[in-house]
Amino acid sequence: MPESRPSNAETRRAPAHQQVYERLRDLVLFGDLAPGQPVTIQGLVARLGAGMTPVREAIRRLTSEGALEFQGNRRVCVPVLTSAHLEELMFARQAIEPKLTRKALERATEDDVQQLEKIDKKLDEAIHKGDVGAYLKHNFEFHNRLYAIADSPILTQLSHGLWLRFGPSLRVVCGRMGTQSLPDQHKETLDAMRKGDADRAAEAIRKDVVQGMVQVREALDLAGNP
Amino acid sequence: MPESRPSNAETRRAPAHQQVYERLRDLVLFGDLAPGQPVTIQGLVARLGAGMTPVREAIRRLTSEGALEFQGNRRVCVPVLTSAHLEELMFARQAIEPKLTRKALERATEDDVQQLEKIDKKLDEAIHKGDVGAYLKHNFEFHNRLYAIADSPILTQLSHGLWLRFGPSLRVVCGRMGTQSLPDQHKETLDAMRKGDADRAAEAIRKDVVQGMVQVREALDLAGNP
DNA sequence: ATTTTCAGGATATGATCAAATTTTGGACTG
DNA sequence: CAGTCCAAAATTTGATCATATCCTGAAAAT
Repeated sequence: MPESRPSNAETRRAPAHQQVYERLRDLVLFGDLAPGQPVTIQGLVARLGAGMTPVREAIRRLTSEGALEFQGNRRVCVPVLTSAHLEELMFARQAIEPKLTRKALERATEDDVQQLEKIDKKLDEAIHKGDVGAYLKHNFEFHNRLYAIADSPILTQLSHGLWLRFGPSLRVVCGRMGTQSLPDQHKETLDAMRKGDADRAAEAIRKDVVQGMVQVREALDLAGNP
Repeated sequence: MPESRPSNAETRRAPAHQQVYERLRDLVLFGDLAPGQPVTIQGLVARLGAGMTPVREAIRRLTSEGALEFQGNRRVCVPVLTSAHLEELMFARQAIEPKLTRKALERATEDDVQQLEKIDKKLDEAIHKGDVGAYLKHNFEFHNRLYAIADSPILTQLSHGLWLRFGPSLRVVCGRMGTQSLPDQHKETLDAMRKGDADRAAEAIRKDVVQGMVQVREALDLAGNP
């Protein structure tokens, strides 16, 4: 056991089940676990150096968020996206994200917009360098920042759940196609936000969402899913 | 071959954490737990006669579905709806449920529609008798049946999450106002489904959703929420 | 092909420890 | 003297772990 010491020093901020949840969530969100890959409790206990109870709880949470999937028997795995699922995700994201963008636009301060621009800049760098991991992180960060500005907890939670469902596949797509061909309506969104044009901002985000999901769909079709 | 033979007649039961989850979910969904009410692990262990681990896992699941809420310190309670939350719910339901209705209409068989009518009939009886509990159950059952016909797991799961968030408040509203004044666009929906008019069915369900949510909003406003 | 065996892994329990809430008992103030 | 407030003990509740039991799937044996 390297450094898992419960009752000492500074370790008493977040409970273990919360930390495990966050780590496992990021593992799924950024595609460190591939679609179809089995997820075992004991595997995670070993991988994350945590106890069994916190791991179980994290798995339950992520399962009910759609990030993981029960397999009838008592096994759990990362779900494989079918094109039917992808259609549902695309519809839901098109409904929710433009709304969040409108709300964000209503509430955004100058500082908020600057932070978004900063994130978008890091995203451009990641694309330029071909760094898939950084691309995925900053792309999510951009949208997530927008949600935070919108201050709409329920819609934000819904959106997070949707991200968790296509995160693993997005990673697969990027690994296959590189970062060059990835679209990005972020600058259009930011420009519209600065000018207070809610319709244009919402439409830009909608396009961003659709383009991303279409990329995933095409890549999945190539891989031979029905 | 369809019926595999269990070695023991009693052995085919669902795991404890699943049973606890379902019971606790229904407790929230049908308002047996009031908004704001604290939910303790040990209280549920006593109330449901289950072990600590299954209860814990059920609480985690329901928390990530929005049915329960962390209270900063490690307590959990049934969330109290604010009108901001209600607006988000109303938006999300208006986006999702009409879509599910359209999908259901595409796939519904004659038998499906008859089952919906049967449920709606039981709902009418519950209204007539003023049986709030039965009203809540059958109203949910109607919508849930529609989701099942639509065969869209992701949108269905999103919708279930939304129901869990306003279930407790809906109970409060019904308890306060009785069942007489409750609106119901179900017959309009069914008629449109029979005639294959997707637009009309979707719009009817949208109205049904809005009317229900508006009832909740008005009742909450009366109770003095911002 | 059917049954048996077996190992890996999931489920569930209760004990134990830690944190937060409540209670209690006084000391201080008006 | 009564009331208020604060601190510390007591109690309740949550978090974690180690362990025992039970399933499942697959290999081995008949």
